[in-house]
Amino acid sequence: MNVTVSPRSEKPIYQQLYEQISAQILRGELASEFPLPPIRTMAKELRISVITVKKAWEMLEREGFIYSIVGRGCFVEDLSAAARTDKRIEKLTERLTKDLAYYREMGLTLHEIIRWVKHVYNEREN
Amino acid sequence: MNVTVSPRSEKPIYQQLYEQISAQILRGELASEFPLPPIRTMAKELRISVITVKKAWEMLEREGFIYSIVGRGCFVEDLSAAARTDKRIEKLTERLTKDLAYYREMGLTLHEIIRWVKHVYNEREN
Amino acid sequence: MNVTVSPRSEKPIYQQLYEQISAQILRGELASEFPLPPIRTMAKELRISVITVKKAWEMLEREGFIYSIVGRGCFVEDLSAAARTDKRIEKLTERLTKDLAYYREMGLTLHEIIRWVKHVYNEREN
Amino acid sequence: MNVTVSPRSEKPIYQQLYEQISAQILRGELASEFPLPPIRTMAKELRISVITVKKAWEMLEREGFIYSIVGRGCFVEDLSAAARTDKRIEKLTERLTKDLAYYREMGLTLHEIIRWVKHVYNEREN
DNA sequence: GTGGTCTAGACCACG
DNA sequence: GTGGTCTAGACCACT
Repeated sequence: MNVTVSPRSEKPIYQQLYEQISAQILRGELASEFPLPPIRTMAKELRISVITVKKAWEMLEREGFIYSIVGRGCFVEDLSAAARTDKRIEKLTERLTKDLAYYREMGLTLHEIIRWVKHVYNEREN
Repeated sequence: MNVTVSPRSEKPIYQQLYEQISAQILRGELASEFPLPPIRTMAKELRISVITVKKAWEMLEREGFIYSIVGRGCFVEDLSAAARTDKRIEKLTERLTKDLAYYREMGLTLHEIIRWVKHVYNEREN
Repeated sequence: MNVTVSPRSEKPIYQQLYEQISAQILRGELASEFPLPPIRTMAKELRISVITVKKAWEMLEREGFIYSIVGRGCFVEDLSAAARTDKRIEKLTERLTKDLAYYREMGLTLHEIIRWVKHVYNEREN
Repeated sequence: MNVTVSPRSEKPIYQQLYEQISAQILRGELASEFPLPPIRTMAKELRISVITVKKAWEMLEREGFIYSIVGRGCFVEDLSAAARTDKRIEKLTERLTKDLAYYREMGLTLHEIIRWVKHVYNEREN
């Protein structure tokens, strides 16, 4: 459960949690049935409110990433590889559509976009 | 002055205004010294509050896109082509850095990112 | 948080707030992470509008003096001594450049300016 | 009548005019009885409104720098050297008092202020 | 007419 | 409780 949150970010804390954990599940790093830490434990570790953790867990459950059993805790949903891929595609397409709209608003052609992606990608590498 | 805003968007209205107008200036569609519509006129046309427009205008002025003269109005700043390019690069790099971080969090390699960009780009075309 | 504002001053109220608080931070009187009073509390104390306080807080945030966390409050930015000095130098130079231009327009030489500074400075002392 | 105005300045245009002309009179560059240009001429030359020029002229008359004769125009007041000095001292003291208050708010001592004045003064020289 | 400032008060998301 | 957004409407200085 390698997660980190920054209270100073513009993103709400619960969303930071949601994004990181859902990404880990989609990448297959968190296996099926893996038990998430209790919300109180998680809250203490990250020094945030229990309510905030609960909000993230609820979001994960609503989106089908985890399921909860009263009195037992929360566990990673049993997703088939196909289901994981579907979810990933859905999220990627949604995000990419917005991003491309922005790049085009900045007057970039497809060719230029790709050139920029390569450029910034390699910059980060260093 | 082709701008549209949606109050239902997740983005604040003033930011929608800021982004559209700054993009038009960066693309060179709004020439130097071009007079922006008075904030009251703009507000009426878009059916939003004067203050919301003013906030967008203030952002544009702060970022060096326009300048205002009390009693006269607001005008597009006299940007050299080089300055425009600099601003564009700055904004693009900032945005791309965030976007690439997300794609990598989703487990994509550079090669896959480019494939996706091409794919979604062409989807939109149709 | 020793601040006072005068609605009768020629300076906007929000700017009076900005100048006083930023000066206190630059002098090191307000330590890092110090929590500023909530804008509503501040507004009540100074008997001004919440929005006016907010405008000052926004300026402070934009200039890197404070940061805000929704639901938590606003806090003094963690500035190194070097950063504080840099900001001070920048502000001082900017102001002094204007002031000296005025004195020269009044026909003063460097020597005379210094004599005047000493004179008026000591006057105030008494 | 060497005057220049900038509509983009934060200072009102009429005040820019007032400050430049009053300074020239105080420095003795504009002799007594010197006829100021007609407001319409001045307005055309500077490409500003007649009303704005009139406002500046009124301010100069109110402060005793010029006098006007209907049908003839405006002329520089007959100021003795002593009177000129008095006015200069008054303006300088008023301005310096504000400036010093600012420098002290920034935490400067008299010694430091003088050092800064010398430093910035010489910077401008180059 | 223009933009600049300030007001009172509403609703929202976040924690 | 916090800050963030948006509203309607007032008054001012400048041109």
